[in-house]
Amino acid sequence: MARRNDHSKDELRQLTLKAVKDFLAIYPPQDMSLRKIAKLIGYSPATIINNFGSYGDLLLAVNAETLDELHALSATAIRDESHALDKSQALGQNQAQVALRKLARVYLAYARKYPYRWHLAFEHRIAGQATLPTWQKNRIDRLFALFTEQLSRTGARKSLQELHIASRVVWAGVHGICLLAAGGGVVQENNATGEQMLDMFLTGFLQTYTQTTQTAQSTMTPVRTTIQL
Amino acid sequence: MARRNDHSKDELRQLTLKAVKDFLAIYPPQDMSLRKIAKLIGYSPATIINNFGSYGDLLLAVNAETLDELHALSATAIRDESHALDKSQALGQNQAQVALRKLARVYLAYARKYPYRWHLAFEHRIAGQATLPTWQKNRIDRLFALFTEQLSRTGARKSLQELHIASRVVWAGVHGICLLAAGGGVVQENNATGEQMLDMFLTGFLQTYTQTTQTAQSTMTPVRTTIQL
DNA sequence: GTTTTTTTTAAACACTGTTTTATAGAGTCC
DNA sequence: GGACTCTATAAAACAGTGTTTAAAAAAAAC
Repeated sequence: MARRNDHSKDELRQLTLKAVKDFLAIYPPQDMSLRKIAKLIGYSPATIINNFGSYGDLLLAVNAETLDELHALSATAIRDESHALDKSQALGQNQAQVALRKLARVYLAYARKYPYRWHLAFEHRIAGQATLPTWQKNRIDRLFALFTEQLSRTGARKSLQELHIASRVVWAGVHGICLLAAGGGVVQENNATGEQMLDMFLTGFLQTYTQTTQTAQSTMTPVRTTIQL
Repeated sequence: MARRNDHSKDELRQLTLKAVKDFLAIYPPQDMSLRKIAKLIGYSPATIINNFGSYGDLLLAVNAETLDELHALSATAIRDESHALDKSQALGQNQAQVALRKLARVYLAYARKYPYRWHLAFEHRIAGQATLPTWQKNRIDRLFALFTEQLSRTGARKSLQELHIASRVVWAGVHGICLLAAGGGVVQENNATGEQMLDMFLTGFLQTYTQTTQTAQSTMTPVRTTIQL
């Protein structure tokens, strides 16, 4: 009923976010609820809504932290390769490829360690929100940028458009493989490890990517462009 | 209160499934509810539960139809390539590669045409069900098998294990790209089309896959096997 | 010390999926 | 045809959900 002054507005935010993260370390998102989190932190549901706007916004805030964590871990992991002076071009290529492999491994490790939070962050249509806010979209773009950056350092001569597409392809492959490897869902792979799948994917993709020139892309086997269902 | 005999048990099942599919053609899964579907078909919520077991089981039944549809469309699309007599090995290789490209296109077309149902079918942790039933797992495996089959027809000399891994990698890549291209979620790509991404992915992967021999896989750039977060 | 403002929550609201309970009708037997 | 059994159906109750409203208590301002 009355103000308690137990925690400041920001302390309460951190307290709530921590409760959500702790919950998701044990239980899946669908077992979580606003009222349970409220009970965990000793405040009423309405207080959380006052601070975050809605339950969906709370999840969005947790996802932001997840994406930040993933970005920080990724950036740290490739810092050595990324900032090293590559005196020969051949060395630079290898550094970029090693960096891409490390990026993929970080993703896999994160998806395995925090499966519920990882999945929640990339899950579609969390709340009734039509479009996700800009600050969240920026965080996604920042993750893509890590791939774009390393791909541009492979030395492959590509147009900006091809580089853009390539970064999406690599991300999509890594993400799909993590879905299979992290498990807990509809699709789950048991006979192949995530490492094996990532290695085969990156080896295959990068070999062609670094060998094929820009124009050679259009000489591939033609296929009907539209499929009628 | 009383039995109506308007529909037989099976008619009611079909009626319910159709209502769900019609609903998901317009509205996302999170806007759907047992009570809304019940109102749509003119029966009470309890009747649906009596017929399907639970709301989660109803979604599972819809997903089964989705996976069946996707499998049927895929099988039809590659039937020509798959059953054609390949007199020369080179021709057979091309047929298999064309078939894999068609498979990918069917996935993309389906994900675009029925985004909500497609996403629901591959979404993780639909209900509180710990493990998904065998008949559903078989449907997933049947989809993977389409990829495995075509990959084995490329003529690449690979071990069974490598073939297995490769099919998962291709599926994961296609799935991840469809997530980006079909949109409506957290990650969404606007500057690259799904076709462009699929082409680059398959061209890259298949070129290496059909060229690299079994043992050459182990000569790739070594990378630390475990990542400490 | 009074007034204003802010923080907090209890209670109400409109939902959700599920269970229970009662009943109306269809099928079965004589 | 009438009595009985059985089964399909739904209304109502239940426990839960996120959100809104209204009230109150404490802090801050004057």
